[in-house]
Amino acid sequence: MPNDLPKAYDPTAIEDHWAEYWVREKLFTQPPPEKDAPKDADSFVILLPPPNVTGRLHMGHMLNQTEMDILTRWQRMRGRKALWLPGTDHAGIATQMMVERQLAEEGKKRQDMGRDAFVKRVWEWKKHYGGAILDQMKRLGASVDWSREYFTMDDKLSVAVRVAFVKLYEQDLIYRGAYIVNWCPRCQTAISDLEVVYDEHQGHLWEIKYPVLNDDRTDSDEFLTIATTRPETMLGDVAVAVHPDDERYTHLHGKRLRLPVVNRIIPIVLDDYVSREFGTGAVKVTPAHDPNDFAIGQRHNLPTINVMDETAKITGEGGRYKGLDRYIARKRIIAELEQEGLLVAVKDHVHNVGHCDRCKTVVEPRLSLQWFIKIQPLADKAIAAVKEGHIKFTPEMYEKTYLNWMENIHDWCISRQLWWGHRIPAWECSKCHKTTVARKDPTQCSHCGAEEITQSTDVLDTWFSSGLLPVSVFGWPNITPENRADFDAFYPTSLLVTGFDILFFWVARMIMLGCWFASDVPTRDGSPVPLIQTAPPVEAPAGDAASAEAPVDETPKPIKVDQRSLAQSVPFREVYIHALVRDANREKMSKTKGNVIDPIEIVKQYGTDAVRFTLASMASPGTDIAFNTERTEGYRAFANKIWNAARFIFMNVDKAAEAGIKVDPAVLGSMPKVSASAPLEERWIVAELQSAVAKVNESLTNYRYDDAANTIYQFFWGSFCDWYLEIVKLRLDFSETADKAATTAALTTLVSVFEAALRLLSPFMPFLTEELWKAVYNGETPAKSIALSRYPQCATAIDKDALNSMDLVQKLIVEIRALRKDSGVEEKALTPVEICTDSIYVALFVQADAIVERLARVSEVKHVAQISLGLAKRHHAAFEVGIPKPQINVAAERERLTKDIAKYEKGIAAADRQLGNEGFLAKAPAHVVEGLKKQHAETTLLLEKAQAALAALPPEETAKVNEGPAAKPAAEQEVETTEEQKSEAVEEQLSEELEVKASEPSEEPANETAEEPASEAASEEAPAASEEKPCEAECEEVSEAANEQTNEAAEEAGEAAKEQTSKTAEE
RNA sequence: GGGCGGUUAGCUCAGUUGGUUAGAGCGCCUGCCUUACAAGCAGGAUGUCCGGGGUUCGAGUCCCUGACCGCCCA
Repeated sequence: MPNDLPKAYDPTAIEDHWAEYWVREKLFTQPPPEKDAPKDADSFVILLPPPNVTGRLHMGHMLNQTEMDILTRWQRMRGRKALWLPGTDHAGIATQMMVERQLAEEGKKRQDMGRDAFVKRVWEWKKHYGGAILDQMKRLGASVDWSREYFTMDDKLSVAVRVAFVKLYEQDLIYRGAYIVNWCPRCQTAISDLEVVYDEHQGHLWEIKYPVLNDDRTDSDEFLTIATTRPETMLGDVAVAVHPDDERYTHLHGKRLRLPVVNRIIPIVLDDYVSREFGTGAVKVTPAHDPNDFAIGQRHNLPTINVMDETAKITGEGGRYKGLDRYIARKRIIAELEQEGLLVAVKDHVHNVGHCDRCKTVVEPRLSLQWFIKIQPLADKAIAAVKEGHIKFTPEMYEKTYLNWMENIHDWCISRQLWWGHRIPAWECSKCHKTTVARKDPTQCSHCGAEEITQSTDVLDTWFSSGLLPVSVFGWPNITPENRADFDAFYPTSLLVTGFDILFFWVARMIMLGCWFASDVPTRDGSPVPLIQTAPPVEAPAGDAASAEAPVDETPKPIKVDQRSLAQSVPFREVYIHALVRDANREKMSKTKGNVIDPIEIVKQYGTDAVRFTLASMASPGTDIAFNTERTEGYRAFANKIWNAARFIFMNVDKAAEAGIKVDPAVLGSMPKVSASAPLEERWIVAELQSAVAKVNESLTNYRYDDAANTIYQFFWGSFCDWYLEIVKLRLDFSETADKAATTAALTTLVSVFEAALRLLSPFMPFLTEELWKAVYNGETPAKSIALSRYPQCATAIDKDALNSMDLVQKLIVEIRALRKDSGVEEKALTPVEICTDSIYVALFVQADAIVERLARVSEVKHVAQISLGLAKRHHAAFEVGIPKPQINVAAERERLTKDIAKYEKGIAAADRQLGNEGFLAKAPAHVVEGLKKQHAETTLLLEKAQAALAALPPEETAKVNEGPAAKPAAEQEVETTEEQKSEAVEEQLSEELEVKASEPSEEPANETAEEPASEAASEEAPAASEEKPCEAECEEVSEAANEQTNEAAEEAGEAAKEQTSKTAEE
């Protein structure tokens, strides 16, 4: 193993190399399955939400990809056939805009060059600039199968789009009609409801008087006042509506009005839709420019007058306003009304204004001829798929959101007036004016045979093609016996990981289209028989007409063996939805705010692994991530910690090699094993590893990336580095005289635990672990990558005894360290300690003497029946520990103890309350009652110890090691010692005899200078403390014996202690 | 207007089906360059679990209610 690793971990030095290696070696390529190979239940298939070809990687992508990569690497290492499919989306509007902008710089317009040339130009653009985001993905180490990369305009996927359109058309689920759609005047295309984003906007509500006409069509004296937020649309008014029950207007029923500006005569219509409370209770009706008005118009047979063109300029219908922009027209119309005295009021009004998702232009509802999908039948299936549990959402609440949307769904406008995209396969006949929709470009009208047909200029909504991806990437619609291996092996996919922002755009559409089209694909022989009893949709299209007119006596059709159930039709079995990545202040990242964090920049700064780990550790389902680079700094430090642990290990492996000691490589690659007689820390670290492994596997199953990451962090840093590495230093003795077998065993456990921990961490930090894993094997790895090794699994029982025993030892060490600190023992100095413990633990602590000495900087451990008087003491339920005190801050100690006592008393009171409650005893489960009793006993013991310790404290005035100047007032009792005094104190302490007899406390300066009453109190209380001593009578003997025990005996005693602790644990 | 979330330490967040004395990271305070790591080590302080009511032997957790914040849809 190389021990020439640099001292500090430098991610940039290794990451590019491995990222490139993974791609070059095609490590994550999933070969095409064998024809007729059985469906592999163990496959794990995941589709990358295709980023736009125009896209650049942002933090949202990185979160998304990190989550997918962690799961995919994890599943792959667990032995599942993992396939992660990458690709990009042609992104109709976005890409077209990008190229148009480029053209504009050259002073060109797409209209000048014509459709074909423009599309060609977009393809060229795509070739040059498209897919940059996938290169960024490669750099981040995403373990995708690059051999299967797709683009939504690839031939294969375009065929799917075309067939899907034709099928839906044939099933009467696609229609063309003139409806109000959201129109973007800038993009000059219709957009779907979802592509409109609403912004609250401070606008106005104009109140305008429309003159009421007499029967002879002359103006009467009366006016009807309407309220509107878009006065320019009045050019297209065809009526004014009032509520039929609105008494204010009853007398006007049947009257006509003169539309100002235009002077058109329009009726007053009665409609329930009108809200009497809003505005004046009278609304102008403009069917061509408002969806609600459109509905009113339909109900009352009103004409539609389109007053705006595709750029939102006024059309010829607007008379003298023709050619004006909508907002200029608005101003002039208001001015005209004002002049005529018809403007009643202008009120401030806050309302939601729709903007184009792409270009933020205010959307204009506009009547136009578009293609729609009759969505209800598809939605019904998609609802059933989720309700019947074939698709599981995480977090669960998104199921509600999904169903709520799906149950209130509107028909989907799928046509776009763009040039870049999948062209709608529909041809208009100029002779019979009928439409021909065909799989292959027709040469003549399918209705009248005329050759004068022209293809629709519209393209399809981008989401139509991406909604088909789960079926189309695996070959649909060409699922032939020879050509279906992919589909059989990989459909349905296992999981979809995505953001909530495209839940409706994409997830919902995939479910609808996936369920709809996959159910047509026969399952192969031998696959499960379908569960549902409905007829195949091909035979009975669930369109309104079909279902409404279905004969009542229809007997259930026999189920075809090859019919696919809904469970097998879904595009994915699970959906994991992550939240938003925000900045450190929880603000949404946006270019205008300038708070966008570029993942690539941040990766350069901290390394990919650290950024990934940051995202993973914060990815708690359902919570937005406030990305904070401080956190990333912490995880870079974590990577460095592991790096240095590796350096330490490699250094020792090299030393061992010189001494002829080697680790058998055969022990690597699986879960480390230790014998029951192995030293405590070996049994313990393996048990800790097992616990961590179990927890990580469980957490990842539940998408708890945060729990998984934190578990590994705690294990690696907290258990492995802070404790185990420090302890193992005791065993790495390569001298001539050392026990070679013991050293070998220690080294073997060290290396094998480290190697397993690397595998555990690998999905989270693939680069670092790859580098170190290769180093562990010194280049002779059993696989090309750690990503192809096996993920640790916890199959055997966890050694609870080791965990409990080590926990006690750790507590002891922590108490000693705290004592040292409180007593002012210098960091470097060694101190003797006395330990007094229950007999059952003596053997354990004796066994741990060396560990205690090293980790707590102890010169000598003395096991005693009771802590000598005058020592600074700490207590724990299982032990007491004391050290000679060179100085003690009595005030601080008193405060600490008083606080402890209050805490214990509170705990005891709470427990008493519970235990004294018959209801609790009767109803609470036994383990809770037992646990509480045990806790009560322990707390009581701790309380007694603390009270005794408090009573034994010398009075504050006298609590000085050395004779100082006059005692300070109690308030300033902070003990101050000069450096000189400190070192004196240490010397004194070191030269002190360890055995301090209880009867000889005279060395304590406290007693020498104590005031009388306090002194008495102290000397009276001290024996009291020993009366209620926690240690058993035989403790001293045991401890005496223990000190002389041979190793063998110690082991026996250790077994006894183990038994005891295990019982405790079981309880 | 309809729907869905959230409020826990200075900050960012965990806290499983109600069950023992509510946790982590960062930050903060104190002391250490103890040779794997100062991107480090050790010790320490910190909570009205948003307010009110209820259910229960027992509520951060369940129910009702109020306040505030956020998201989605119309």
